[in-house]
Amino acid sequence: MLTLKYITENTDEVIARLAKKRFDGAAIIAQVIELDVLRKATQTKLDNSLAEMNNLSKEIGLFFKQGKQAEAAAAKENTIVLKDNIKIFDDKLSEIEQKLNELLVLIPNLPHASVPEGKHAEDNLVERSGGEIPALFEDAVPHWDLAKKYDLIDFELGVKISGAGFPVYKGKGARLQRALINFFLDNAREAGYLEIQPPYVVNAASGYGTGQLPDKEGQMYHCTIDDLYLIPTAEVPVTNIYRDVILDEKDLPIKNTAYSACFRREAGSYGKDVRGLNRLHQFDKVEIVQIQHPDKSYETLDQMVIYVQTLVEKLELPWRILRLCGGDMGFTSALTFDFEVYSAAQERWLEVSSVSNFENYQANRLKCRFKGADKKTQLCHTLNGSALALPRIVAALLENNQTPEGIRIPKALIPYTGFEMID
RNA sequence: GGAGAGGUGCUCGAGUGGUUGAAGAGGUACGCCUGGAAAGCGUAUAUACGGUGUGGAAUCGUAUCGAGAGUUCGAAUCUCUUCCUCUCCGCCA
Repeated sequence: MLTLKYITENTDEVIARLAKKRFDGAAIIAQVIELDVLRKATQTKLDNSLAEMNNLSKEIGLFFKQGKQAEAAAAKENTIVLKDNIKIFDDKLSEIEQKLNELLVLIPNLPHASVPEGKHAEDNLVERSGGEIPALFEDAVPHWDLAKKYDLIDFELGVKISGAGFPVYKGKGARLQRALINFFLDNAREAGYLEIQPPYVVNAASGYGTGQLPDKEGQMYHCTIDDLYLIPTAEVPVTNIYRDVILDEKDLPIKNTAYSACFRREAGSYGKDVRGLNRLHQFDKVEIVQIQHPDKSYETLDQMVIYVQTLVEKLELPWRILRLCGGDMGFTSALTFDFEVYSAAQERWLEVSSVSNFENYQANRLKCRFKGADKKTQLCHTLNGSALALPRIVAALLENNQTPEGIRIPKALIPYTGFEMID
């Protein structure tokens, strides 16, 4: 969430910038500021009462020590009213703080100055692109047909076992998955990321820390018996490693990578673009996460984008990078670049990665701070990106590399798959 | 799942109702000492919010001894709830 301090000190600027995200913040921010004034006044009253109480208690203790029972009893009388006041102020303060928090959580992150204006995905800017869109032979088919033809992925079997959106990978299909995961993890390690194996279920505090809760409550699978959530991305457990942590400035940037299965309910997105691997309830992804000094986070964002670019290039896929517009960006992000690869048989671009700088928005919730040489603690900046999400990469790989003789595996991947063709 | 023990600051570790934000030790930082280093000596070493205030100096107040609630004039210390850790038993990959 945004820091209270920033909102109160830059009110007009905040409202203006939120407009780019198509968020009308005027009313809610007015409420926040009003509550903040009330909060300060209430805390001052509470603190004064508590201080008085502490003094009285010390006095009473002294009276008892000196055997002055009468004086002690008299002083006790004075605490009665004070005690009532403390209770009133304390309750009021808690109530104000809770309300304030409820409001702050509703305000999205501020978009970076470079975020383009716009409402929809069509307004995103193509930053740059590369690779070649292949010319397919006449009988080329989409990946779901290829998956069937070569017995790589069984969607119907997944329906039987679990439901729609839970495919079963088989044979070279399964091996291709494993190869991609290892390929991505090895590349990340070589780029300086520490490999992490996180839990796949998290508690509510973690969901809250990275912003999935309460905003996207319905998008996560929830195990109600234990009140745990299946992770929608490794970002959640990995970033929460640094919840309530004060890092040493020397340790920045923190670079972590993790493979995980990802679980998403995708409520409300049935019907469109869900064919084959395009949208699943369970999928595999390798994530990269960085925690960085505020002065360096945009430099880091660029490096992460370039890193992801090297991956799609090694996989010989036609790619493009989009700078997301204000209306299409995520709630918690300040600047996001999406990666898309072209899926030649479907003849459409598929999103395979999203790389974002959250600035201190997540860190403020997480209480992830660092302390530098000046002994001051301040919030870190957090960044993350997919590197990469598997299903759509697989879709594009299958479709783009199909030949009448079989499906060609890109050179960089062959050491990982152990085979050159799917036939 | 059954029985017991415990959760204190960066770490270890005292502390069972009254200046305890918290002894002591270690670690770390700075200073002194030294040709340099070690040892030794000295000093410092949490976070959040609020008040006064300046160049984001400083200073005062409040809270925090796993978390939440309670008893009391007063709780790290007593009671309850809850989470977690450890030991033993059972069960299982």
